[in-house]
Amino acid sequence: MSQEETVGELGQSVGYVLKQAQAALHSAMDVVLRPLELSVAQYACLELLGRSPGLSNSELARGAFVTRQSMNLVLRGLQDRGLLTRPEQAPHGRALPTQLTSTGQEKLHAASVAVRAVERQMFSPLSAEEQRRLCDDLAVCVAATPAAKSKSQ
Amino acid sequence: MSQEETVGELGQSVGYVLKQAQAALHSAMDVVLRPLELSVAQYACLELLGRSPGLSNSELARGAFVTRQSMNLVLRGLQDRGLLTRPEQAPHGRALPTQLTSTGQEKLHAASVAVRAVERQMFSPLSAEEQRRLCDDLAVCVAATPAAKSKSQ
DNA sequence: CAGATGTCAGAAATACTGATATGG
DNA sequence: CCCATATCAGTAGTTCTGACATCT
Repeated sequence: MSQEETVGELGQSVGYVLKQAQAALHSAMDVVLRPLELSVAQYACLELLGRSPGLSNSELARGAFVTRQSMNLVLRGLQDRGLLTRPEQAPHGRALPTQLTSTGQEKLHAASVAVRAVERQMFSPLSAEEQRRLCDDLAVCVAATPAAKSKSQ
Repeated sequence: MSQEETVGELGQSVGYVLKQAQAALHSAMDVVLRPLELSVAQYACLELLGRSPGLSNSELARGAFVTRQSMNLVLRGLQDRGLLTRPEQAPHGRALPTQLTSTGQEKLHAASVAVRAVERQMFSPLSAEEQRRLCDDLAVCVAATPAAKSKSQ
């Protein structure tokens, strides 16, 4: 029974196939990120900061689907490696806006190229239009899902 | 920034939306499984056994996308609760075929009903045909994903 | 006051790594 | 010999839960 085969009639469950696809993507991302000494969570953090500089710990946690505590550890690790900076004092409220360093931007670029290659291959069976439709379908399903308290509370 | 909103232009990434959808499903499942005192991993184990009785630890681990070690702990917990049984001696090779008890089947039925309700609501924006297409699209993408060594090795 | 945030701590579940032993 | 399986052990990363303080 290989990873791609379905078990029983479970392959007909949308939820199961969804988990299967996410697991496959996560594994493939882990393979290409490992040489860069980045975990998937660390990459997600860099990618979020690259697209939205100045995000706080809590915002990054929600965006990466991890807890505040986990993201806090991720941020410390990346900060110790000189990939990002956080102000000592909160300029507004308690949130500490995070910024990528130039080294962090270079690391993000290398990782982003590798991850995009993985996604391109994974979704290559679908046309651009089909990929767009898949994306839209998933988005409306997310909106229809009974909301649970966010992990990053 | 709520859980449903996208960050930067990340909402246009199929991989990100895929993770978002899987996280939403996992959270919603956790909510309805908690009253039954079942984790998502435990439910996955029961569901797999309900559809394919006699699966071994390694087979269950692959089917639930966890490591053999984690599935081993899940099996012990469910076995201690009397939801399943494993033979003392391997009838063939080293694999220990697992079977649900009648209590386990009842627990599975209750959980399965609850999870199906979650999936029905989550995918309700899509027609039956669109759900089938979504399922097929995801399946072909899984097949196209660069294979990584399975976690359950 | 409520709400969001950052932070800390302990317990639990999970993953990763490596190793050993058994059976086909 | 090769491979899959079950199992054990140690380390690490993650989650969960609860708590407290700060700021709007």
